[in-house]
Amino acid sequence: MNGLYEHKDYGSLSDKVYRFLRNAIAEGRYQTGDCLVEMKIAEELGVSRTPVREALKQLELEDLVTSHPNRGVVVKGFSIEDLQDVSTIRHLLEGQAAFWAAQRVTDEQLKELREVVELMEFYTAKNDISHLVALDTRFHELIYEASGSRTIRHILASLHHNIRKARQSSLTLPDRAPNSLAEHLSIFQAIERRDAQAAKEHMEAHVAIAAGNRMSE
Amino acid sequence: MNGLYEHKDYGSLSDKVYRFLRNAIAEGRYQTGDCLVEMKIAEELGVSRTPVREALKQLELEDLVTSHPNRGVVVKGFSIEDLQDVSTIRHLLEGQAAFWAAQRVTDEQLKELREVVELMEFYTAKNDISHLVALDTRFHELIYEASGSRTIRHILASLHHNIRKARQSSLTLPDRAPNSLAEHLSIFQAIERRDAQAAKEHMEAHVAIAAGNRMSE
DNA sequence: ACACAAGTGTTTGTATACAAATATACAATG
DNA sequence: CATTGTATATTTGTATACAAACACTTGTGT
Repeated sequence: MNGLYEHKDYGSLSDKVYRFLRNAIAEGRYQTGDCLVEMKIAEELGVSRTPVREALKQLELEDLVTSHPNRGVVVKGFSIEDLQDVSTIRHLLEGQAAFWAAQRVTDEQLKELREVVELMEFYTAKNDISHLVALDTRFHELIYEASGSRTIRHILASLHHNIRKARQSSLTLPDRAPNSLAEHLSIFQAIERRDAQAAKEHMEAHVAIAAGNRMSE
Repeated sequence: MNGLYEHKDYGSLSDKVYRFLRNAIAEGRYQTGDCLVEMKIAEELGVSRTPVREALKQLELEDLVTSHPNRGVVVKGFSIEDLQDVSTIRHLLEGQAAFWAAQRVTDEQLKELREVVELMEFYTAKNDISHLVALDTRFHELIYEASGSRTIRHILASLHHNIRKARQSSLTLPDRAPNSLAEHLSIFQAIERRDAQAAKEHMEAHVAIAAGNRMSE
């Protein structure tokens, strides 16, 4: 079901530590500036330092922590400005992804997209937000994939967690869901008729609405 | 001198292994599909598996290799399409970076930019390509920094190696250097007078010219 | 009292040892 | 002959041990 983002086996200890730390930072349990000591985390989770180091490395490459050589890693966290910047970057990249998707989508991918949109209609009628969030994610992932660009997939995947948060808070706004559905439908139809420019514009509008817009154009 | 991209202490073994592997992939010594075995690399470089694992992790997060859990990592490499996609993405992101830089640049950063441009004039007159490549990199780094967006800095840093390659091959084209200098000057002047829209447009033109353009607009 | 150096403790960086998972070769069985 | 099960070898995942780097305290000399 969830084709993308299963970076690796979710049973591995490294990944458990990684997810633990990511959540802890997201929930504010570790604050900006806090020093993350490998040994303490290892003891807290009952594992050795090795998987902790791997998790920290991953967090570093995702820019959630900074590593000072021989001196440990400190939490970076995200400011409001950072989150706004991310939504602007999403605007740019998701628009381009939709553009490429319209040019490069396969019939198989088109079929999958259609199914997702139909499911969205179903759950919107039932006002089932949690299913809609999952479908929303799936919809966008399919477009990344259809874009055929490894790089854009990779970048958007690394922004995934921020994006997911934005999606959730957006869809829970009153009456947002029906409009969101209409926007998804427009994007899908533009891709279906291979209209790259329209796909891009609909996607940009969709992303801009979903996040409090603050663009350069 | 090189403020950005010094991810960590360049004396650490992890980083030596990382740079070795990155070069080996770039130079085609490891081909797409090749299986990278930790022990072999460790022996080849005379280190233990630990720094090799860290290096592989970094390569994985930079999307140069894929890791199959319990089965090792294989080289991904880059296709022509990938490289073209990267230049399109650069177009989008560097334009946005210049836009933000014009809005947020500090006097100190402006001074540094001016110095770089002046040095560029000097070395362009002497037709010293290698110094120009370094200054080109520095110029763009300063703009990423001035953009004040951690995320855009982070993404462009992860594309850094691809970008560097593009820059080098671009500047070695005959008579490219003087034009490149004029473009840099335009970008700098737009930022200096805090004209965000102009900065963005000049930067987009610059990136588009430097790479064989193939944009959506 | 203050500056500075040696020593101590903590923490990271690296090496190595061991366990778990997977691939491979080969034999047994239908 | 194909298939399946098992033993073996290779390789990754994890734990632990040790070395190097750094922060901090303490003691000494001026």
